[in-house]
Amino acid sequence: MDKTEQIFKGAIAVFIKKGMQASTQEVAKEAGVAEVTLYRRYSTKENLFTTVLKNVLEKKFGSHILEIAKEKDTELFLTNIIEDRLEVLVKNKDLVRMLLSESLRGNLTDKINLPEVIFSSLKKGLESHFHLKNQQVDIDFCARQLGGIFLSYVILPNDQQFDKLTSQERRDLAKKHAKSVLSTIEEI
Amino acid sequence: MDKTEQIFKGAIAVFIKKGMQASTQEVAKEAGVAEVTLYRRYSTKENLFTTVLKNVLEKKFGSHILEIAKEKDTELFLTNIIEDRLEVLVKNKDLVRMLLSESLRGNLTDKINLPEVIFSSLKKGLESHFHLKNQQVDIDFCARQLGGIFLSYVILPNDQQFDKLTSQERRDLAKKHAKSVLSTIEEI
DNA sequence: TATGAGTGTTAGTGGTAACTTACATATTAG
DNA sequence: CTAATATGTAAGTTACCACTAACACTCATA
Repeated sequence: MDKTEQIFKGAIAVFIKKGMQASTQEVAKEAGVAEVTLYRRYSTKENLFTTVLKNVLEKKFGSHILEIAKEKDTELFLTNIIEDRLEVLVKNKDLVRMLLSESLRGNLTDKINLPEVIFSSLKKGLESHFHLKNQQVDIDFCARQLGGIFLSYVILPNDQQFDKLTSQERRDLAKKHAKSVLSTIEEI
Repeated sequence: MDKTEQIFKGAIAVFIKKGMQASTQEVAKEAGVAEVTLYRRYSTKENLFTTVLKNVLEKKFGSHILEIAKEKDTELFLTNIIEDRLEVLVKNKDLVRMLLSESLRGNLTDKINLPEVIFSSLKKGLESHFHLKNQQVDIDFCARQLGGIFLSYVILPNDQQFDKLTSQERRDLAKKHAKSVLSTIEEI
């Protein structure tokens, strides 16, 4: 019965399907709320969009990367992070794709700009990990590699669905990717 | 003075900026042509869009990947392909980003769907290369890695501009990525 | 010269969408 | 019970846009 929750749920559902192109009418209908209520609360569609999305991002994509970064074994650390993020991203694939699409179009604030968010969070994690190990590494290159892996599973055609792998298979996959990333690091 | 060329150039310019959301009015203005001319020639905006984009894709992204695939040394082959495609993609970054955005929204035909096009073309190249070498490799995994690299340079924030690297630096970068991909292959 | 194809101009149609206004109703707090 | 606050309904405003119709103009070719 909480209107706010109703609105958020309806808005997310509609926005995932249509992005910012969705009309406030559709959102109102899906949320079971009068259109004018949306405007009274959020003033503009854009504000509704960013408000809702900021909220969702924190809930669904909040990461404990700095915890994971404490793992001393780099291969293990990479495997964990890949496994963790890949799962979240693929589980929310439609949402992620919508955010990427809007981001590429350039009408997203920094707070909900997924490439921005992912990349900077990865960099922080990597910095933390290698700082602890007192190891000098090209953080940008490394973060880019990881980001590329994630993007590839969200954007490229995907026949052998990641969703349908057993958790062991996922772990193996993550490990394989981790080794690939690792191979560009060890030379120090 | 060729109207067709005028229209194509104007349309591309506008579509790159705004995607399919661009209005036919804008296109007409940019092309220096009456709006109705667009409709007389292409019937619908969608048809104009796909016609123009199909044309551009062939011109700018046409690849000789099967030639490159003849290189026997896998590391060299990978380096060449990465260098080659990365250059094309980054040079046409705005176009690529627009196409990715539209593709993620799901309103693109197969012919101009960039992830589709890139992925299948990569797979063909890899298949050809490893077939020649009589080597069995997980093509999908490998193509995904390559695709991820490309996507990362187009989508992730990019401070140390790829554009501004010397050709030697680019080659080194491509080589580094190639080695990373290679490291997941050699185990056979 | 006449014909036809391609183009421009102008106006218009029908639809949609963001956002507003005015008023009525419901809900809640003091 | 009352007053403030949140909500719904319905109608409207303004702007944009895909697409069409009507008519006049240019120009090449037969």
